[in-house]
Amino acid sequence: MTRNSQTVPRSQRRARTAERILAAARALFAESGYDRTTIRAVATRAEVDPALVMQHFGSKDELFRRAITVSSQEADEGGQEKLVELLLGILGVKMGEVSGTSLALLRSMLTHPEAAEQVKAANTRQLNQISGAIEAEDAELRAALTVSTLLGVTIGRHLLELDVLREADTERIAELMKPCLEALTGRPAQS
Amino acid sequence: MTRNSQTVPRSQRRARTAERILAAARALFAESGYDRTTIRAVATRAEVDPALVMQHFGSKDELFRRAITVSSQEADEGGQEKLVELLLGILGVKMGEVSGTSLALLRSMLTHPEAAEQVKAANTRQLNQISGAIEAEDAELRAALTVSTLLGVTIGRHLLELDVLREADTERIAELMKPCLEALTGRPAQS
DNA sequence: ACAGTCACTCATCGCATGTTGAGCGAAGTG
DNA sequence: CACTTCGCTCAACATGCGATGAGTGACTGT
Repeated sequence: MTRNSQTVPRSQRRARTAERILAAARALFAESGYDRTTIRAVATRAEVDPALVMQHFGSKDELFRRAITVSSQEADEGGQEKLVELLLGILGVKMGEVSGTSLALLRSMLTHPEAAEQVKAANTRQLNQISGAIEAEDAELRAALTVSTLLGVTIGRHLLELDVLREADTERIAELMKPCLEALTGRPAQS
Repeated sequence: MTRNSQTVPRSQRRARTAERILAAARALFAESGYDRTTIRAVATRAEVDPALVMQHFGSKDELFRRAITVSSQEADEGGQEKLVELLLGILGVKMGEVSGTSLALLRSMLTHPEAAEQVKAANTRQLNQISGAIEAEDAELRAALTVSTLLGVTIGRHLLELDVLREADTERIAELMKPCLEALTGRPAQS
C-alpha cells in the first residue's frame, strides 16, 4: 500500500520512484533554478520523503547533475541539413517544445557554475558545427553570435516569458529569424 | 581611526560607507547573483560589519533593489537616432562597458522574481521605442525578437563569458550584428 | 513460514544565513 | 569640559537548509 500496490518487481519500483523524483526535480529546477529549489520541495512534489531523495542521488548537486544531463542521444540528433535550416531546427527544438531538462539547465546557467559550464560546452559544440559551415571570415565569431542570438530568443520566450514572444507562433518566429540568421552566417541559403 | 580619519562631516561619512556597501553589493550580485551573494560577503568586501549593512538598507531584498536600480537618468539617455543605430547603441552600451548595475540585474533575472520583473519592464520600454520605428507588419514581435537577440549577445559575452565573444572587438560585433538587426527590423537604414 | 533484503520514513544534527538589540567609542554641541 | 549624538561593532537568535543514521514494514527467495 506504499504507492504502487501492484505486482511490480522491487528493482523496477525503485527505478520508477527515482524517475518520479527526477521529474519533480527537473520541473522545480526549471521553474526556480538551483538555489531556490530545495530537496524538501522536490520530495514533496514527488510525494516522497526528503531523505529518500538523498538516498537515491547522494547530494543535491548530484541530483541537479542528473536532472540537467541530456540523454546524449537527444543531444546529438538532428542530421546534417543546410545551415540555416539547422539553425531553425535548433530554434524549433528550443522553442516548440523545449525539454524540461534544457529549461532546468538554462534557468540556472547564470548562477550555478556547473550549469554555466554545461551551457558553454553545449554552445561550443553547436558553435563548431555551425562555424564549419560558414564560409565568410570570422566564422567562429559569427557562429558564436548566431548561437547567442538563438539563446536570447529562447530565454525571452521560455524563461522571461515575454508576452509578445510567448503568444507568438513558433513558425512565425522562425520565419522572422531566418533572414536574420542568414545575415549572420553570410547567407548560405538565401530565399 | 575607523576609516576616513579626516575632517569629514558625519553625514557625509555615512553616505560614503553606504556607497561603498552598495558598490560591493553590486559587484557581488553581478558575479554570483542574488542567492549566492551573502550579506556577510558584501560586508567583508566593503570592510564593514554585516550588521551595518542591515542598518543601512534594512534587508537583503532592499539592498538588492537599491543595487539594481538604474539611476533613471542613466536609463533614459541616448537620443532619437535612426533605428539600427539606436540598436547598435544599445549593443554598445550593453557591450562596451556594461554597468555593474545592469550586470547585477541581468545575472539574477532568471532566478529572482523581482529582477525578472525589472528586466521585463526594461525590455518593454525598449520594445515600445523600437516597434514604433518599424514599418513592417508584426512590429511588436520583430521588436521583441530584436531585443531578445541583443540580450542573448550580452549574456553570451558578459555573463557566460564565451571565449569567442569575450575576445572579440566590440565594433566588430556591432558590425556583424548590423545586417542581422536590419533584417529583423525590416532594413530601415540599409548600407 | 521464516529469515533476509530492501525501499522507504522518522527524528535529528550541523551549519550558514538573514536579522536583531545592546553596547562602544569617537565626533559633534552647548 | 560635560553631555549628547550617532556611526559602527559584537554577540546572539531564529530559521531553513543539506545531510545522516537508525529504524520499520512490506516484499523476496527458500
